[in-house]
Amino acid sequence: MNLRDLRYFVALADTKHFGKAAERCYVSQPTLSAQIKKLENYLGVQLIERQPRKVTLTETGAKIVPLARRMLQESDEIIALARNEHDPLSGKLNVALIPTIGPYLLPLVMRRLRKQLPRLKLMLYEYQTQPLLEKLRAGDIELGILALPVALDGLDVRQLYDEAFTVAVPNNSELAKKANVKVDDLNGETVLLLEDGHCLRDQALDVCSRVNAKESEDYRATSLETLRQMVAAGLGITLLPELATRGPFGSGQGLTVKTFTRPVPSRTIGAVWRKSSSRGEAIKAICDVLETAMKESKK
Amino acid sequence: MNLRDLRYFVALADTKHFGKAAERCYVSQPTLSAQIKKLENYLGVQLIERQPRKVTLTETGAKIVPLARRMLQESDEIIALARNEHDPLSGKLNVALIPTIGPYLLPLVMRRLRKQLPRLKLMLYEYQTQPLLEKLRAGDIELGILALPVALDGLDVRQLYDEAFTVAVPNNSELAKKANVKVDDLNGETVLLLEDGHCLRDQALDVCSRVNAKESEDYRATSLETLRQMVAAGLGITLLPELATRGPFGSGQGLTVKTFTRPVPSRTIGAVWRKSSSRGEAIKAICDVLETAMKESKK
DNA sequence: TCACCTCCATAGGCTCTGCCTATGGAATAG
DNA sequence: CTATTCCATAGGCAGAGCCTATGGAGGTGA
Repeated sequence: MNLRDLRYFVALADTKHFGKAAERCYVSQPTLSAQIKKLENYLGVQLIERQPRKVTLTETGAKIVPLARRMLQESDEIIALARNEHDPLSGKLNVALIPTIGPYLLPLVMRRLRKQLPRLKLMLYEYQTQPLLEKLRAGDIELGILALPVALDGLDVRQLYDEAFTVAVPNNSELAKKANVKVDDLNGETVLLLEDGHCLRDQALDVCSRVNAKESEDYRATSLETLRQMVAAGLGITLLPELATRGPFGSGQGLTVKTFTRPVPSRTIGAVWRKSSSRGEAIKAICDVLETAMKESKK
Repeated sequence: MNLRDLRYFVALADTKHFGKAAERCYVSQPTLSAQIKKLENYLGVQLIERQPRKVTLTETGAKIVPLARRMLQESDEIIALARNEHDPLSGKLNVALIPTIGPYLLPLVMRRLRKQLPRLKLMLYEYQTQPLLEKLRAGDIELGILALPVALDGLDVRQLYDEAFTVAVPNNSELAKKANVKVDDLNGETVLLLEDGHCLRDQALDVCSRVNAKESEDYRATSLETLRQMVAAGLGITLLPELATRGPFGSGQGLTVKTFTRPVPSRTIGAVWRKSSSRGEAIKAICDVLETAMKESKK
């Protein structure tokens, strides 16, 4: 039994005339006749009573027409639904960002994303790098925005922008008085870091290992905001991503943010997604927006 | 798009494994793979995300699964419904009888019909011959029980039984005192008849035309029961079908029923149905029951 | 009554679809 | 590195759907 045979049958039920039903279905009358006969044989019941010049439904046929009609409607629904979903730039997309990016990047780009991709509904999540990658591989999210490099098995990657590190110091520190800070100036300083699990920790450690700055043995923070407050309280200095020092997050209230002289330590922010993802076009479009926004934001 | 492809897709959605889905559908894995690919192409959307060793639904695929599942259920419902209707001796059958047969025949045969054809639901109607034939040809009823002969264009016929006429006379009439009545004894009598439209009228007139009995010019009746009461009131005599004189309908209360000597005037009762009817077997079964019942009832 | 028309069914041939087996490519495990 | 798993691709075959041509039954009109 197939949908086409049901379509023929319903057309015949509506028209009560083999020739007109065939026309309606864009096939020849013998085709329609044979297919309906085949349907009757398959079901083992007579659906149509064939009088000279008069076609009527049998009782069984009359019972089956509404069911067949419903099936055809649902078939049309599936096609309509697929048509609606066809636009690669529409529908939901689950996106996760790491905590040292999300709160600082999104205010810069959300308006632009909404304007340029109005039919995309971004569902936003915040995970540290490791759980982010797990959920990405599990299919729970479709796109991750994080600091590179990460292990790429099964994933595609695209670099979006480089982000400089800055140094946040207490207002009364010697470094606060310098016009510019060199990495060597961190020598001997106590550096406050995020706890394990945040990749920013490892990135800061990497920078600090080039000089004799050591990590605080007494304090670790769970967020950049906590780090900021510990610096303002004079407990040490820390490295902050540049985006995390813009606007309300910059110098003030016991804390001064300094940029490094060249070579500026930095991290690369990128996007990762499954190679097998069906949302390649939407992902590309989002990345384009992010990359453009960050380029223009550096002017 | 066809039901088989949808069945493959739903199996894959359930198993998340091409090989297992193929097994479930009793086809090879490449077949299932290719058909699902074809479905995706037809709909223009990706339904399945194909990771190494891992199959997941896309968002669109997840939306389409419940619709597909419902369609397959309805397909199964159609097949189940057809299977239930397959029994030629089950389901409804619209049967019409003429008024001079229905009330007298059915009490004799309904128990037997119920017992021998328990799954047939007889919907019973009463029409005079002409409207009965119209509704039969229109498809509103499927079987008519009436007095023959009738015009048979497009119809099949079967004789069921012969029914003798009797004569009903007032108790105080000379005919009431005769042991048996001959047709010639009606000579000079005033005969009460049914109004136009009842074939029994024409049949009685045919019998009366052989002798000089004349129809009452003052009275016509709309039913056999009315006829009976007019005879009891002494307004004339009438011819009654034999079945209409059995049990509570026989002699009594001012009226005597007499049988004719040979050659007994009679009418033939038969069944008619459309040649194109799909209910041949049920119709045959009913006629068998009626015919047997009447044969045995004559002993 | 005959000729013509309408209407559905049947027959024969062609194209397309669904299916199989065989094989390839990618990824994973030992 | 080899073996296994898993899905996709390739090539060939049988069956299904479709067409045109035709037949048979019934109805209509002259």
